[in-house]
Amino acid sequence: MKILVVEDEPKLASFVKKGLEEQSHEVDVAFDGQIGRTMALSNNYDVIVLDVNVPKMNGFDIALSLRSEHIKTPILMLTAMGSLDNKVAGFEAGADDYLVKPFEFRELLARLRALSKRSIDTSSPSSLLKVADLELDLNEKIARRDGKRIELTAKEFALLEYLMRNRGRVVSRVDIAEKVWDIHFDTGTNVIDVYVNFLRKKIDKDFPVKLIHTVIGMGYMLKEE
Amino acid sequence: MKILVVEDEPKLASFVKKGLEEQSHEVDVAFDGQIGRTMALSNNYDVIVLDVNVPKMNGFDIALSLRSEHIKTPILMLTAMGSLDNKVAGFEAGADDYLVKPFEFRELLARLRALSKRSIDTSSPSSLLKVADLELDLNEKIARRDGKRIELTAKEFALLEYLMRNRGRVVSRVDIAEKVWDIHFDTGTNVIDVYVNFLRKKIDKDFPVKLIHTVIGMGYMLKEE
DNA sequence: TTACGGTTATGAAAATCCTGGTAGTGGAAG
DNA sequence: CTTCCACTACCAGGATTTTCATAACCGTAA
Repeated sequence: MKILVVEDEPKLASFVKKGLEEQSHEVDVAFDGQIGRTMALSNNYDVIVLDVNVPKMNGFDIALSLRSEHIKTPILMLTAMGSLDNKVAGFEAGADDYLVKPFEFRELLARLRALSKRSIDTSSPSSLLKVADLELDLNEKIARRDGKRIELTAKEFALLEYLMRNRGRVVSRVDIAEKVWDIHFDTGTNVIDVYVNFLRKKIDKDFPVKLIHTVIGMGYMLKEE
Repeated sequence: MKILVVEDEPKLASFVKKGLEEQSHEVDVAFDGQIGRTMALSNNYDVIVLDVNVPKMNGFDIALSLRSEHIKTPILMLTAMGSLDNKVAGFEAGADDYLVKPFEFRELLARLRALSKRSIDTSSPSSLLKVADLELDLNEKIARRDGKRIELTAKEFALLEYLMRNRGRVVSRVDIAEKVWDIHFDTGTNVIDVYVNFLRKKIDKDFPVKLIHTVIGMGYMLKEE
């Protein structure tokens, strides 16, 4: 697999690169954060190894930047011993795993393998989601159906994105509450039903084929009939 | 989210359970490996926290067993300090992450959140349960028999899921009452028989082979005759 | 073979829940 | 100040769940 390593310590970077190449992986190395970020945006890596402390842009900001650009590549962050606050901050910035320096190469390898096994849907360009004749443009933050432009509010967009990323799968209100609204317990709100109604008005009402389906007692699903 | 913790140290298990429930997660605990494995097979967890050393079946064997049954639930393994061989063995058995004891609860929480964010591969077999020519699609929340689509209500679906996950095993009404209806004492209701009847009408009536079997005085079992 | 007690199956109705849709409100942004 | 977004509250209709009564079935004893 294709791995980006963002690490400014030359000896460590070299050691990791060499070890991974010996396992037949293709490795790019960036020695500062800005170059690392640019490389991550411009290339299709299977996984990114990202030190927290690199010059010019730290690991958290890189992770945040990548995630805000909808780059879903798994990120394994490296940090020095004892930085729990760093770890938590890293996870919150979008990292998927953490490894504390110094580490054994075998553990790094095992974790990278575990990360890459959890496959990300890379079948669509990261900037466009499609279901039937509906498209969600992640760059312009709009939808299009049958070529027609549809303006969405931020919450409408987030909900539609979630439904489209889970196309063909019933997602419960609890799922939606957690992932779109960051609500983790039953607040008794009907806001999800309200917003599904808003989306229906914008993307289903004027079209013959309804894409948003209710599964009574379970949730909603987006699919072509 | 729904979390299974397989951990035999009562104090640690209690500490983790309490902490996660305070974050509005739903937590089940198993104190030995065999119970843990059975619970993992019979329920739909979002993530599993699995100690390496538990009685009756160790963490590696449990992970191997779940993965061989196509259970893709993310697994975070717990191990004692310094066991690199254990970590590598755990990743090879199918674990997705590792945490070394002792650990800070905040790190556990952050790692669990990172794991569950990695969306489930919906094309995986674990989204489909099969018994003979009956299929239960966990994504679309429908059944299919001999290719024919069968719509189920939420309760019907939950009951069928429970029966299918326990295929070949007689499950008592008490089991079903607890797991599907969350009833923990004898209410004198026959609603379970009513619903078994509903399922029979939908999935057995029009087909030559009856899959739902009554074991008089004991309960019900789903199996090919 | 028949009768009986216990268990399960089943139909209908009542009770409850769920959802679609809309109106109104508060707060933030322009 | 106005507009828009996000959310709450509510109602009606439909769907689901549960209850209840009764029929049917099963196993065992006489």
